[in-house]
Amino acid sequence: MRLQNTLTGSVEDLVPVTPGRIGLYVCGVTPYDAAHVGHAMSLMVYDVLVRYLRWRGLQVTFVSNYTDVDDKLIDRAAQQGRDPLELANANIEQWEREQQALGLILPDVRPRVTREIDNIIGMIEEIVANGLAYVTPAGDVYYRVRSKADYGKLSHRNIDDLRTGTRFEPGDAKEFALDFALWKAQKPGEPAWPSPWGLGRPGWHIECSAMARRYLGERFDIHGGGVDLIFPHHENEIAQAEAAQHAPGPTFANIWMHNGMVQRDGEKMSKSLGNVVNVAEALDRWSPDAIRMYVLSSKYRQPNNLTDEAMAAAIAGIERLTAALRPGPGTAPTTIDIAASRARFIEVMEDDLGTPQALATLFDLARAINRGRDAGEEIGAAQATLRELAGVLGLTLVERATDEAAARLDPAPFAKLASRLEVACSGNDVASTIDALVERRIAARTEKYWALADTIRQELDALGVTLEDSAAGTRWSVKR
RNA sequence: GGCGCCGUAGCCAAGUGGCAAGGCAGAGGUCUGCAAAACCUUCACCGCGGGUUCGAUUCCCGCCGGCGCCUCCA
Repeated sequence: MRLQNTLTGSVEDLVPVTPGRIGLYVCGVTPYDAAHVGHAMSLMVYDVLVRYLRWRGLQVTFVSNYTDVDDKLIDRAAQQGRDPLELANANIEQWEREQQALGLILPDVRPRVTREIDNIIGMIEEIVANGLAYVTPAGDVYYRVRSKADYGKLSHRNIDDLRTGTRFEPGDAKEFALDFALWKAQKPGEPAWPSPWGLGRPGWHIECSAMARRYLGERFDIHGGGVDLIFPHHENEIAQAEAAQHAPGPTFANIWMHNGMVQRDGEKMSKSLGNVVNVAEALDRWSPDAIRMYVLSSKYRQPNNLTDEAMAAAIAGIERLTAALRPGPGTAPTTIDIAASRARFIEVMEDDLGTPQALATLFDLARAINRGRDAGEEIGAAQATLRELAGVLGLTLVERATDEAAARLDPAPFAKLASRLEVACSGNDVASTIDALVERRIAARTEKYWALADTIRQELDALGVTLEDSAAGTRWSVKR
């Protein structure tokens, strides 16, 4: 497989450090608030990567952290009069429930800063011992950015090009404005842990370096995250990891993978802009498959503009793929080239996770299946392949449960319709009411009483229920 | 100001130095008692201006427009 490496700027072969195994580290969230669609998209990209690699037979260790001690978290907790760690726990629990609802694979290891303090302190000590960090009288520890000439190699910038004068406030204790905290001395009221430098807590970037090294080793395969993390977060992670390095040679992640941002109305979705869509809201409006279809329909590195139109297209696309899995009675030998679909799917996925093209192969296969069904061919094997490949992308392609969808409709108009047509109504059970109406219509059709049959169809359609007649009977579904 | 990304049909979105995937929407047709679904057909010369080339949407330069990072951020 080839992946674009931010570090080198080129697409490179993924050559496992340990044959047959892949270590993947992805920066997780700072749980000071509910997760939003951007977080979901990010994790979904790596979820697909993991699914694909495992499908190809590699043993993947997927690590993603929670930064559960941080300035923002402390501020937010203070505003709400809560304990910061309790706030973090609550948000993590919610986010993990949402990850499962979204069909995301939970990372194998989900370390938290607050449970890794010793590990982090150990790494800071190594950096200090190597002379690449310094301790201030107040008990802060700073990484000395100027101590390594190649600082900036990931984000491809020079220290001197950064707008340090206008944007950074050089602290009194810092030697240089860009130096960043490895350890922050405790301020009143803040959570703190004992360390060789006194009470305090880890700085923002060190946790990822320490946890990645602990769970994946000093050198591992892939480090992922949003493009907004390239600088300074990932740049600093590299600096720290190399500053604490034991063995000579290349260190830390071989490939740096970065996903684009989800945008809303053409702008980055972020809390400061007030344009976020929370995961909870998204799940309320759209199915996990539709959200995934939307995310995977563009290249992972590109920004993805979340619009109602885009989601409508994603929903329709999912329905198309799902419908292709409906059984066909045919028995004639099929001409569908399953092997070609599979090969094409692998080819595009191997090429830097080409999910848009992978989806195209799924749609092509779906068309072939539908054509085969119409031609009376045996399509079971092709459908199994479609299901399998969709599964590699994390798509479930399950028919929406009609009862569940119906339960979200207002029962009143259905009861009214049933009463008008003198059909027994089951009170608030919309699904049963629809079933009864459909039964009445089937009877009407049998009698060739088309006027009533059409009335029932049209009235239900107006209420958001679509009927489909076929040899197998009448199926109904709730429009989205 | 520095670094980087993007500009492809009504919308979303891939892609390649040699007649531009896929999805949604639209149009016509087949099927259907009528529909729906499905199938068939149809729908772009790739922001603008130069250059390189036998040939550029694809490479180079400039311009215009949009976005991201440089501060917390998936």
